[in-house]
Amino acid sequence: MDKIRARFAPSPTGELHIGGARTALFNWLFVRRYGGKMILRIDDTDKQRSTEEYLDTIINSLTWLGLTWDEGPEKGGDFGPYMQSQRLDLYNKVLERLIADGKAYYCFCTTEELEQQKEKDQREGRPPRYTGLCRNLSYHEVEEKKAACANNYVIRLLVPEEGDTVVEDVIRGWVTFENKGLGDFIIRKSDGLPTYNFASAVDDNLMQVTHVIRAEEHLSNTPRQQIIQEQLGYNAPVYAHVPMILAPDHSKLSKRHGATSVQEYRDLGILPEALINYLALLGWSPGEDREIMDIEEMVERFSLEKVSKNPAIYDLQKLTWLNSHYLRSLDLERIKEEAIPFLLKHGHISMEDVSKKEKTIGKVIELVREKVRTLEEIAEASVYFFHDEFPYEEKGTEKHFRQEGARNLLEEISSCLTSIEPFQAEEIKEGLQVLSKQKDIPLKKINPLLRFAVTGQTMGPDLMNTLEVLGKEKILERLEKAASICSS
RNA sequence: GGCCCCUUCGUCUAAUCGGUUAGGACACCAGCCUUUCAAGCUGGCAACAGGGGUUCGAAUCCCCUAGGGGUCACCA
Repeated sequence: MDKIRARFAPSPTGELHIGGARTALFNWLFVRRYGGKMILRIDDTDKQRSTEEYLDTIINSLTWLGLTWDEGPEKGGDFGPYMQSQRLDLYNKVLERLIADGKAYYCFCTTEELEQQKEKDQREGRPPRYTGLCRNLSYHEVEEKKAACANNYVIRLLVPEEGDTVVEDVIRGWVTFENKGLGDFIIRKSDGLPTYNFASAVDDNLMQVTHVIRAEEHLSNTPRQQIIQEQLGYNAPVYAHVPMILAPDHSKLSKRHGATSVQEYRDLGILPEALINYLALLGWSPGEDREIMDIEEMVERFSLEKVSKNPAIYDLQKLTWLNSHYLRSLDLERIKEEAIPFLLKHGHISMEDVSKKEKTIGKVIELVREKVRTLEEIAEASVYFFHDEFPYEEKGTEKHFRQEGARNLLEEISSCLTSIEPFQAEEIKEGLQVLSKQKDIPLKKINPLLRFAVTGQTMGPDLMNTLEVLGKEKILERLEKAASICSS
């Protein structure tokens, strides 16, 4: 087989959606697996909705996920430019050829006329389809109308009414479409830009794309693209239409279902490793019951044939579970780097603290990451490490502070801790054990109270280490404060 | 509505050519461990959409029905 070339072709009309991210992932894995080239092409033929900001966020998201490309805008390559809006000359040349060959024609029908025709078709039980009103205009008629309509015309492809178009899809096999169901569709819009089907078909050929891996919503459009390629004498690429990602209610994923873009998951404190791993599992099975994989293992195992055919419903809980796994198992340095922005955002630390309190920050993250599932939760769960003012949980207050003898015990603990030196986990543990024995109070009673008094929470990371990180001074202050609450 | 795709636990999925107690993971439940549990360990619950065929034998092959999704744009 020739050198494999696959492309990811987002349109910059929104942020990178998780469905798009998975499509990009599958393209990337495929290319890496078989040693091909990855192309990033920007399908920005929708002049109204495309923006540079969206382009930036898409590129940001891809980069954050680690999905790199060999050719693309900025980066360049032998088949550029990689923005469709910069390829208009190319499309126009192809268009001219099609018209000269009588394979495409100008159409001057107005929206109203088309609307009427459509209604009539529906009334009379015909499928609404363009029937070729402008198909047989003479050269003079075309010139006349062109002059009269101020360039407000489109170009349509003359679609054969007989025969079938067969699409080769790696995931679905051979899919047959009847040509008569297609109609003469538009390939250039009145603003002079090509339509998606046309630009896509032309570019896939010009960029020598061998495999088109994209979402299933494009399957029904594929025969159109293939007919364009046929009319142009191109060979069609191999297709792979990956199943859609649906919301829990089986509908198309939308804003009302919560986070749908990569950027939103990032803001929620999801790690790229977790998102990649989760997305890989959605619609693809690596075999041998593998679940947690790094990207290299995915590359080794990936194949389009093992991509499933049915749509997948995304499940936030599994993503979160994977995230908690990576939170715990990745290098602390890595997690630190990712968590610090969240600590800053929550006002736990300042910019100067990042280097000034680096060691403490590292220790806090190391402790807290064992207990939480997202970077956001690291920040939420570490309030008491960074602030002396923190709320006491309701149920804990009830359970610990309203307890008979609570104040007394807190004072005992306080004096016990005062003498511990050095103030480190091991020593603290021993000290508390001694206290437990002397007073004949089980640690099961001492420790939870102590935790609650100094953190305001009934649960949290390892207590001894928490105490060590907090430091004696703070703890003694907090114990005193807690004791005063008990007495009131 | 026409056309196209799809259908295994609640969810993601596995089950080489038809023969499995239909496997794993998340979630859920229970037990254990522990200074806490939101961690860890162990165990449990839970599925072949329905109906016809073909076959000694069907989740697997064929047909029909139902359900879901996509597409039929001067959006991609």
